[in-house]
Amino acid sequence: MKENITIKQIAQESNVSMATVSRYLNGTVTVSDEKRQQIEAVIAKYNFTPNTNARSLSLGRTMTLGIVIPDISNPYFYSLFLEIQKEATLNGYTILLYNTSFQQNRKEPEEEEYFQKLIQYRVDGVLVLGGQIDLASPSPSYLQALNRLGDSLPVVVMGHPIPESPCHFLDPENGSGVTTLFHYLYSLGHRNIAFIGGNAGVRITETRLAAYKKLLDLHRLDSQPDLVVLTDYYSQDGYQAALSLMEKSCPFTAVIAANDNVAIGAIRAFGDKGFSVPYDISIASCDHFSAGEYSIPRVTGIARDTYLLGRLLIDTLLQNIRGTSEDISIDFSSSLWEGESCRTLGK
Amino acid sequence: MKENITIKQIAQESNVSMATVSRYLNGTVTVSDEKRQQIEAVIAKYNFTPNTNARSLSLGRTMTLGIVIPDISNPYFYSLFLEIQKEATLNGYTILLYNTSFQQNRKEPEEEEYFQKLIQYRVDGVLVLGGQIDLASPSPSYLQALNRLGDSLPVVVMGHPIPESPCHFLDPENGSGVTTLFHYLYSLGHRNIAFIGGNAGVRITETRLAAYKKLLDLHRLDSQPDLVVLTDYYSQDGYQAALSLMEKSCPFTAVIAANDNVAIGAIRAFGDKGFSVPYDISIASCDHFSAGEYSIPRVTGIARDTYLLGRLLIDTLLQNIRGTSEDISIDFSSSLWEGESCRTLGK
DNA sequence: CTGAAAGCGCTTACAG
DNA sequence: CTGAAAGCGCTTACAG
Repeated sequence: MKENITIKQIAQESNVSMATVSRYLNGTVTVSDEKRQQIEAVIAKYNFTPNTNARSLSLGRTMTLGIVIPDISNPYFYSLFLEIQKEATLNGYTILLYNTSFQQNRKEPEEEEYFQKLIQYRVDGVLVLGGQIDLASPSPSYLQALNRLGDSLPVVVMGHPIPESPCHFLDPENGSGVTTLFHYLYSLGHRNIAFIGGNAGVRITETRLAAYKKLLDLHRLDSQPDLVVLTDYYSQDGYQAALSLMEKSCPFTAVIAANDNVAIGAIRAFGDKGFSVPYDISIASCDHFSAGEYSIPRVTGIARDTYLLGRLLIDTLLQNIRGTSEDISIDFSSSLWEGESCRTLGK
Repeated sequence: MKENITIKQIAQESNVSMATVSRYLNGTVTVSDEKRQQIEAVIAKYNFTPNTNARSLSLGRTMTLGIVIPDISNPYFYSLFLEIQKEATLNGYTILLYNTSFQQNRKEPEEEEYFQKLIQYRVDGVLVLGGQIDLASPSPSYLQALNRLGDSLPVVVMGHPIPESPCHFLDPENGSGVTTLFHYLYSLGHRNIAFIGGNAGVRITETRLAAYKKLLDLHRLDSQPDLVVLTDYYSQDGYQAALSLMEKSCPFTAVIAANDNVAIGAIRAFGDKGFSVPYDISIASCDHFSAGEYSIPRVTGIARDTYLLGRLLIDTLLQNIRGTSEDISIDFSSSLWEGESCRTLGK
């Protein structure tokens, strides 16, 4: 392991001052040809790489961005992440990533610890993509930690705004997905519609559930508690939820799933019990992923433009860092992606 | 945005020296009760958070680890990542993540730039998970950059060893997967077996292809160039590859796919053309993901223990950092996960 | 147990 | 265009 050379040694060996080497490296001021060549020679000789740490210390910025994300393995989050990382890199930033594996039912002080770490690392800005902020009621200690973070750094949070917080909020939550799906299934003749996936206590789940119940009400349909099974967001959860629906003896012909993973798991479970989608049961998803385009059947669901959302998030953060923040809120119109998982009832 | 207080100001306001504050913070030496209380009060008052940057500079280590990864959205890589991040966090490290979106056919100096950045950031160690190292012949400039990285920092590379490199290598490559799958399909009576997915020029693809051809040879079967379609690793690639197989008029009854995503895409394409898996065509995957457990049909494939591999990678890196490196190579035995995508021919 | 001081490796007014 | 020097915010021998 070769020791790293410092600017000081470069300066000595090329007979110039540290200041000149620094200026050469940063290109802030023109350096005379003669000195430049000497410096370049010595840098090449030792393969010198300046220490960003020291630079950050004297400059007061680190050119790093912190991202706190619940689950990088979730398609929704990694598509956001990929776009964010791309833009960040283009702007010269490096990303400190904290994957919190946040789960509703597990007590994790992790997020709060990570917020603290990000302050310690003096990142230039932070993006909080979901996590405890998604709960209907985040804990006081979490809110305090988040506010403290926002007090110290530019912070953009993807989630429901907290009043009086120093953070900036972008809320992509879209309860209307359920409305679209419900209308769609209703128009196909379905009247017994189940709802699966999504954790209780999570804001978006509560919003969707409220929409679901309201729609039942408006259509003068009975609300059947047995047709609602809340779980997590993965295929295995959809699988379990579907099994659970079948165990209860409440009839249904259609299912609204929290996302494509849940839908795919449910389809698999129905299949295992001898029911076919869409012939026996129709299913639609609140959150369309690319996985749903290759499944059998393809899953009909609400498609959101995650890339644009990711770009909006990082742009907003960069603007905050530069102090040119403008609070724009644009509408992320979602659209229905029609697969093959729904059919007209009785046809 | 509140300005960050420094140790110096804490020291002044609590009537002790900076040294004492520092010692209190690090718990290196016991500080008298009296002074401790004063310090604690002032720290609480200002919500002081020490600057890791300055700390790193004087300590000579940053408690950060760099990870260079081709595609975090790939299940193989994110399961590695999740395990690595978990262990890293437990050991107090924060991760700088560079997702290179590495693609074989796109010229990207990105990886080399990232190596350079990691040196600049003086991370304590680097994990390189695939990328250009996976090519059958990585470019000279890449190898030079990688060696330079290894010269400056402890580096663990997941990939085929480069002779005389200062980096440490862990090679999980397992060409035997193809052998297992081939034997399996052969034993079910299949004789016309296609091979799809995986980029040409990528080492593991070449290895698998070589194994595939050797097995054809050993079984005295004709090698049909039309039955080999190399593409990328995603569902859309499997879809295209399957379409391409069907267009050619070379008969086949079974397909070996590079991974579950490719297999799922292929199953979808066969379905779209009226062929059913496994009734008309059997398909098996070299790399089993959890997605293959919920697809219709479930995909039979080679399961690898990604979590253990991730743990081995991070453990090896941490040992290198601590200077207690021992070059263990353990065998990652893989096993056949039996889904429903293969059946006995003609039965 | 505690303080004064030097040092980590850069940057940047200030003066020439 | 260039240099000497102070400063960024911490840590840690050294001396008490």
